[in-house]
Amino acid sequence: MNFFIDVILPIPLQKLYTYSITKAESDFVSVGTRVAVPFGKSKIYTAIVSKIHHEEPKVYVPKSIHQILDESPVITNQQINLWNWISKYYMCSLGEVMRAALPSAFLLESETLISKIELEFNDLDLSDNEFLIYEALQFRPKLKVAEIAAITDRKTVLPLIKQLLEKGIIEVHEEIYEKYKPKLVRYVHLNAIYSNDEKLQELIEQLKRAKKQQQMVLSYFSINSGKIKATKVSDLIKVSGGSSTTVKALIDKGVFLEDYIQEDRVVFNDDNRLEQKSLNQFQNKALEDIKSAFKNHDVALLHGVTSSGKTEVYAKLIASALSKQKNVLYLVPEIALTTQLVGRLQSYFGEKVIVYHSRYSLNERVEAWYKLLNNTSEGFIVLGARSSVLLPLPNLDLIIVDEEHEQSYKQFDPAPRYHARDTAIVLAKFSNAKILLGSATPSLESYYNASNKKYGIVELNERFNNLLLPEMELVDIKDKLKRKRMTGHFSDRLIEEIQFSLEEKGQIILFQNRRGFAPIVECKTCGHSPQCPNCDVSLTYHQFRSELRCHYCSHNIPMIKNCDACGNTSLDTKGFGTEQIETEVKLLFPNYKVARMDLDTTRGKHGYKKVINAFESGSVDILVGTQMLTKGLDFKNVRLVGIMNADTLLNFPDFRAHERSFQLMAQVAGRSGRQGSRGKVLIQTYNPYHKILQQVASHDYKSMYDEQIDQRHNFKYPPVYRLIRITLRQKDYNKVNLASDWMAKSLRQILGSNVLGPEYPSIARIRNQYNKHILVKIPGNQSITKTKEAILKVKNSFTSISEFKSVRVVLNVDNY
DNA sequence: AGCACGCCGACT
DNA sequence: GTCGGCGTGCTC
Repeated sequence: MNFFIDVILPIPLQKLYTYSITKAESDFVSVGTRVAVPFGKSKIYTAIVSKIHHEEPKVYVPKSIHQILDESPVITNQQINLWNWISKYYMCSLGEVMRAALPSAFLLESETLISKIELEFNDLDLSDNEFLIYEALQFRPKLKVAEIAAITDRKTVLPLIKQLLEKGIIEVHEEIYEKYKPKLVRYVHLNAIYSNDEKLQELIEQLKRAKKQQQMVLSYFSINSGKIKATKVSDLIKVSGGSSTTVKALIDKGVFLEDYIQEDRVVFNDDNRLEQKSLNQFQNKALEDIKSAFKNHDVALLHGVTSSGKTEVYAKLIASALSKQKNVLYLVPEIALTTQLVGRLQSYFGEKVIVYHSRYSLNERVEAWYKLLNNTSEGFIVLGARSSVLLPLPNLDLIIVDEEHEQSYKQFDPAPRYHARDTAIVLAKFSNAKILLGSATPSLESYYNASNKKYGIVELNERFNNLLLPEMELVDIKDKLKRKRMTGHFSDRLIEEIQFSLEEKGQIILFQNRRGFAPIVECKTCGHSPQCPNCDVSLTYHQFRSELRCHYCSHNIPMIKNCDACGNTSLDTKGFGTEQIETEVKLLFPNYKVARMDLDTTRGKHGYKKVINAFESGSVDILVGTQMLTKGLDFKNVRLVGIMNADTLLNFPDFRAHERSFQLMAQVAGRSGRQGSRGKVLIQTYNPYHKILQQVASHDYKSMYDEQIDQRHNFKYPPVYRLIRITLRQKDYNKVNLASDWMAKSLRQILGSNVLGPEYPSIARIRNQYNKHILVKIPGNQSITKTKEAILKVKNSFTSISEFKSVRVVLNVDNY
């Protein structure tokens, strides 16, 4: 009988591919193991086995696999189920999900290597480029394709290689690299013949003329308190004061025996375990409410005001899951910003905490993966951002989605465009686990589901330690401008409050949302501002490198001295970002330490930590920052929060702008306040009577919710309606128009008036590609699956029109 | 996603 | 003529 496997390849292909395997191989593969398979003319890819069967394909002869990469599956069945769900729901290929899910060290790819064949031939038969390659091979036996391109200074080298291959001068083969390398640490242990005291004395006597070596043997015993144990070479060197030569000498003499032991890169030091804090009466009530909500619902929403101590409630739930030896998944919006949380959880749960990071190295991620895959008997708590829902999580008991309203849970750019919160809900269902969504400012969709009794809901309205909600003040900057009471972007009220807080030794946070409002250079004479040549945006000014930069394509030029259009030197920067606020504060308060926290200042693995630590330790008085500040940070001594300009948030062109503004402002406001004194929040705005600002100022989530939900009903937006956004992209302006009109028309024939557009997005051209959006709204009573099927059908007939073949179609389900 | 193949314009 | 630029189609 013949054996075949269907595999998932990590590339956007619409279906599975079938390979043949031998009987012997069939004993080793199972669903979820990785296999290396040849694909196309020369590539070898890592694929995941998704089905093993005997049905021989009729229309083609399947290739055989290259090799089996795992002894046992690295993907659980449950993961494959979840991948299938993601691929169906978010309308993307399984390969795209696979790519997002697997640590890249799992995805090995082949590289073509060229080597020469030894034989006599006439040099004259070679062209110049061919001779160059031949010559290079005299010195180096193996060359990569890219190296050949460099040697010959040509872009396309494959035809050249083909010619040489035909002439029989070279041969090629594919090399696969295993990217994951276990960390091996060098250990030594004492040869067992010295285990009796007599022999040992003899040895030490023997070594009396080699003082370093003698000392090392003695140190070996002091480290291991007299026992023979594997000991780290690095420790031995440190304690004995010897060197690696000493170790080598001892190994050569047969005194020490060498071992390499695999070690986890991420090691937790178990020294400062803390007892969990006990809960106050409100937290206890919330905990009980959550437990009873879980009796009737799989999903519960914890709506707890900022600083109400939600984390401590989570910790109790986690502890109870761990006591059952089950796993917990704890999702956070941005892991790099939650060092505080990591620390707290580790102090409670020690080495049971697994942190999964996009900033972790490839190897660290593989280690976390294996740890979860292999340990089914003890419970772990996995703390991670979006992509950690894709980890192997056997025996899952509980999922916590912290700050569930955060938009960073939704992946936008490469497919799969999944929402981690929603995916987690499905994962919980697949695993029979419970899931708790937590937020001080829940997303409308979650609160809506809770109001409709789809989710259980638990309210926690008291701040911890009876901390009062901060006092809110709206400052009318239109009025201040008129009365000339503004200094730069600072109103007199804000300056007063900053001054006051500084005198009281309190810290200050200044919030400026830079999104869509970066500093733009404008000529005062003619009004011209430099544009990006590839995108429809103005270039933004970056003071720290004195250059103009495009945020979409990274195009950059040095800062100009004269206006491009009129040559005048009267250039001015318009709009303001964190950088400018920082400069202004420094001028206003020269005697205080100011720091800035945004994408520019927090690059690198420990970028955030530095800024956060500096602020926490009190060495920074004023922190200027963007949205990053709102994400789960917990500072003890913030007295004042200033929101520099609320209007840029409110006027953002998006149906969720108001909801988001409320969430953002309520969250930053929540950073203010410390034990014993009430915090203060100052919001500068041109429009202090705006409903949202009033609701923020009165901490009134409920009325914001009611009003926004009303609008969503009226304007047919989520959560009342569902959305799917279709983006068409092409470099030819006319073609995009034609194509999008065709598509919108076809969609309307099936879905009627719930198809909106096509419309240009606010930035129509990015990287020289024109974009157009079509929005499909799905009413509550319409089948989502059927709608998606219809869209796919239209998309298929679209792609079969030769004129439209080159138009890229991007589907984004729940594009909010 | 790669990569080949084929067609076309721009140069030594 | 050759090189490099795309557009198109295929990969078990």
